[in-house]
Amino acid sequence: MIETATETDRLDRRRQSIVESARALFVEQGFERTTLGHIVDRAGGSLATVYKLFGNKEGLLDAVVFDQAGSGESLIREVASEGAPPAETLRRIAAKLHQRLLDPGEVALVRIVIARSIEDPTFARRFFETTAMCTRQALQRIFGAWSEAGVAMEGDPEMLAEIFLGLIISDLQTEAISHGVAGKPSQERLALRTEFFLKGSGLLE
Amino acid sequence: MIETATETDRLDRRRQSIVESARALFVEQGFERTTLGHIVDRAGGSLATVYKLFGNKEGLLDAVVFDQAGSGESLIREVASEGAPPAETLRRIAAKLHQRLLDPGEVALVRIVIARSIEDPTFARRFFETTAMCTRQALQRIFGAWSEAGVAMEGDPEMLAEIFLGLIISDLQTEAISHGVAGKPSQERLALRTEFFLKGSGLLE
DNA sequence: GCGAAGGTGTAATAGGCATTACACCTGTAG
DNA sequence: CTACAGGTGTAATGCCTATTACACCTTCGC
Repeated sequence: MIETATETDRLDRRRQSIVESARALFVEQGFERTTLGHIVDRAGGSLATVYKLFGNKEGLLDAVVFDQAGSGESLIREVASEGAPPAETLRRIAAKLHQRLLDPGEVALVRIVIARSIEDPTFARRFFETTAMCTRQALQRIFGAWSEAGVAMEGDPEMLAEIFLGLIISDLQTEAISHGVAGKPSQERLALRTEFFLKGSGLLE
Repeated sequence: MIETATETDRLDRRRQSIVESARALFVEQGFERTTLGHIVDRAGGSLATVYKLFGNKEGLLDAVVFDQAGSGESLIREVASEGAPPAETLRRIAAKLHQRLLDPGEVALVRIVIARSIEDPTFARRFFETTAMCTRQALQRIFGAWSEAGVAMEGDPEMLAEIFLGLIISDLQTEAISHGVAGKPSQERLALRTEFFLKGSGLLE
């Protein structure tokens, strides 16, 4: 049978719906405690559909994580292409990256990946490579480009990228484990830290 | 019956043995996939003993995590009491704290806590309060003391403590999720970052 | 030795869940 | 209209594991 457009659509919507329900439940209860039954109850459709679309529970987790996960690479590219001076560019990147990574959904996703990583390290490595590693390399390229363009800065691009990303990642880690106890990682405190970085790297105009 | 010393010892050793086996297995396979049966097989003793000592599986997790978890507070106190100048003191603290937090056992523990935190946020908050929060406060006190003693520094103690700890925490987060892919977080790279911090904070002698 | 108190090992209990098997329904082509 | 092909819902299947119940044994005071 040749698939018609409407059928493809329906399957697509089913897929979407299942992934969304699964994500919500994984985020609430974790992977192991979430049963396929509950996911199906919430999403509509049926178990058979889940197995047809994702193979098994792990396949569904894969879809949940990698449908959403994105690196900050494009975000960095966009801001960089605005052509602002280095200091301002970095301020914008910090703010946007922070906002994206500290989004509750994103934090929850990171928790799930770390949890899963205990029994399946490969899974977490894959996640890391498609997110943090890409982001860091994009940052490193920016520092490198500035350096070659004659912008004065203290420290090599690799270290600067590491420190700069660390300013944001440390908030993510704190939030992942403290569930809000540490106080909201606010934009103002991030801004303070960003200025600290700018001064230290000699990039402050 | 009045407990004799040898009996207390035996129970203590049993407890120790069970906690150690549980930790090893939790670290390898995660909390949910580890069965009490396997723990007992490995530790010796029996299920009944586990239930007597820990109540249930969660109680055992609690013992595993909080027996080991310690804040960096005492470490910081010790180094501070050596009376070295601020820059040198911070170098020593960074090195020792990094070594402790990046120890594979400690990283694995953090993974377990984060995993568990999905269904029991309170648990993770408790962990956070007895570890990271204490450490940060200890750092903050040091910066505050220096500041009051007339040492010149740029930025308030709270922010400095946040950034300084972030230098180390970001490595922990990276290691927790990347399982080594990011390359060994080496002492040399930490040293570079520490110098960056010292320059930026104006604490370099 | 001896009796008891409590630790120890083993064998149920009981429920849960991923996965599979199967029957039904719906929409389509001829 | 009819037969069918594949999606869909439901009811097993089969295994696993936290927890409990119970019988045995070790140890210690006397």
